Amino acid sequence: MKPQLQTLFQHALVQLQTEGLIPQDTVVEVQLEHSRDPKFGDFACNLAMVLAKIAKMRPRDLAERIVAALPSADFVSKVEIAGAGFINIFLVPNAYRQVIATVLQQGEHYGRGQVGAGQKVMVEFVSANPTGPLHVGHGRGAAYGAALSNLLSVAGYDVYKEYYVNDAGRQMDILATSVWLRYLESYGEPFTFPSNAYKGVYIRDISAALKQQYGDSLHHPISAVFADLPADEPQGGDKEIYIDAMIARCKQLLGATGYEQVFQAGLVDILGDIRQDLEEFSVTYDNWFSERSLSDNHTVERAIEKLKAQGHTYEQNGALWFRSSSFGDEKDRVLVRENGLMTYFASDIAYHLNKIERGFDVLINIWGADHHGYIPRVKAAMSALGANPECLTVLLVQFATLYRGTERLQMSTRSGEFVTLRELRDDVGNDAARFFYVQRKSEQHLDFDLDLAKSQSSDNPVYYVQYAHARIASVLRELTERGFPAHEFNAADLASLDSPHEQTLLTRLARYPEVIEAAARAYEPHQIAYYLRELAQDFHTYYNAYKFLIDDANLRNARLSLSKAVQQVLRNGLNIIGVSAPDVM
RNA sequence: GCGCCCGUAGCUCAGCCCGGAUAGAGCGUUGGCCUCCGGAGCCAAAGGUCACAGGUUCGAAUCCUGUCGGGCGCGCCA
Repeated sequence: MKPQLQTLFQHALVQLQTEGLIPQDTVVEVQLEHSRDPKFGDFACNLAMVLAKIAKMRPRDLAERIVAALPSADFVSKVEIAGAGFINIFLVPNAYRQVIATVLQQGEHYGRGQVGAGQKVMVEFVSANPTGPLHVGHGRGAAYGAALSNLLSVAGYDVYKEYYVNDAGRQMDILATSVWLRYLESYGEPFTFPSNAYKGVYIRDISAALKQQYGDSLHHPISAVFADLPADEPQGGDKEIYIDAMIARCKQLLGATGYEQVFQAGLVDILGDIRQDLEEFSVTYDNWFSERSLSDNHTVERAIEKLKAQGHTYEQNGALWFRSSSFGDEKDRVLVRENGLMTYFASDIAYHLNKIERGFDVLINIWGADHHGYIPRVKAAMSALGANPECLTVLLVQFATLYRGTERLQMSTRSGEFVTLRELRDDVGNDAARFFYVQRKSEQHLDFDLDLAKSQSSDNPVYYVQYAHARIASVLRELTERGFPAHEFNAADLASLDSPHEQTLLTRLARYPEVIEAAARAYEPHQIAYYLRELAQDFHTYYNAYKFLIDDANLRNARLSLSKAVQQVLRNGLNIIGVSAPDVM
């Protein structure tokens, strides 16, 4: 509807230009917006006010000329000039009624758009280190990433979802070492657990399974394990130096094979847990990409060689540096450390090289807000590798700050003190969690009060929206129960839908495709959540104002057609944000 | 110190990109509504110097500058 109206105004504009009222070279976009108040019609156009200065006319006078030049259209009933110079468009009642037929006919496809134009887009999200269970912060990234992927898919993008598994690096070594030390504890010799090791209870579970599988083959006496180690932090030493020494000891005593057994035990267990957690949360991926594979198949070396060949690197203090400052970063970054080990950044460059080579048009990375300082260097790497950094969009998700009442909870994977995503899901349910997470703009800080979420879970907006869906299902059930003939859609019946409530609903339904498009362009699934709430509210109001199961067959069928269309759009929208649309609650 | 995010009703937040008509929701508060298709609902009321100060504009919550508050980040960590 909006595009057709825009065309009308374009014609009027050309007409006025021909008449010489407006300079030929004037370029303006015709802006139409939905009127807030029905008394201002269905759409409002501010063209006259925008052009008043150029035309050297008073806005209202210009508005009259525009209206006079406006071609007639069968879907427009009235055009009014109001206020400072708004041109208000009133549509014929039938213009909106046809949306019912469109919705019922297109079903789950209603709202699908072409903004994406089939572009291949990769959405990489969560990608939490497999060193422990996902916590509520990861949950937000998961819910946002999944909803955004659905949204982009509906908007016409070819979406590919990926999880980058950090299965290499020091954090994983600390994990393996932590598992091994818990394993050694089971032999009864007392020792002090390193302050910097992972202390979560899940580590004990993994070590128990490790013992189950490998028996005593990984056992070494405590005296050998702790011989000649530097002091840990509580003893006046440095916890980082201490844990690194402990990792080295672990590798030395276990040998390559034994260490790999411990390492894999931790990785497989935790990654499996993460996958299951996400699956239960209806968050699925097309691919789980291993960081290790990048070094195994020499992508990291290749990326570095490529940068070297282009002269984008140099050596200093025994380390290899990337000249990222030449590409807009604030300083240069190390790729290979003095000790010969690759930095995480080197892997990340390789990963992005790999993404580029896989031929995506758009790369979207969803990161925690604490990584924002990392964006310039990755973009710098993209440029240095010859790719367009513009095709990479990093979306930052602010932290979810957890509260229990007024008490602010600290989250730390290392200390083992955190609220897991699984605990949250168990408390409030998947649907409420998904909805809660995406109803806030991602860059907005999210205060998540667990007590509130638990105690008032029935007041969560998600139930309000789902209830509207279930209510419609219930009415349709009741139709059969009471012996009414089955609902029939009949376009002619729709003329009886003339109440303000029905107008409101029809307008809302017609806007859905526009909401999808706007939300997709902005990468903002929360717009869908807000829309659904409004649609549900419109329906609840309607439901309370009229009865549907009435003897007048035409009116009954018309109201049920409208209700079914509402139900369909609710289902489509809920599907995007990953919330179920139940028939019974 | 520099960079990013944020500041809108008692609380939690939309609206800001792309400036327009009385600034909107939810929760909470107050008062109504089931002999009637599901009351997880509906109707109504109270509640706001859009952090502050300038600027641009016919018009600013929205754009620009500055100030003040809050969060996060500035490693040869990941």
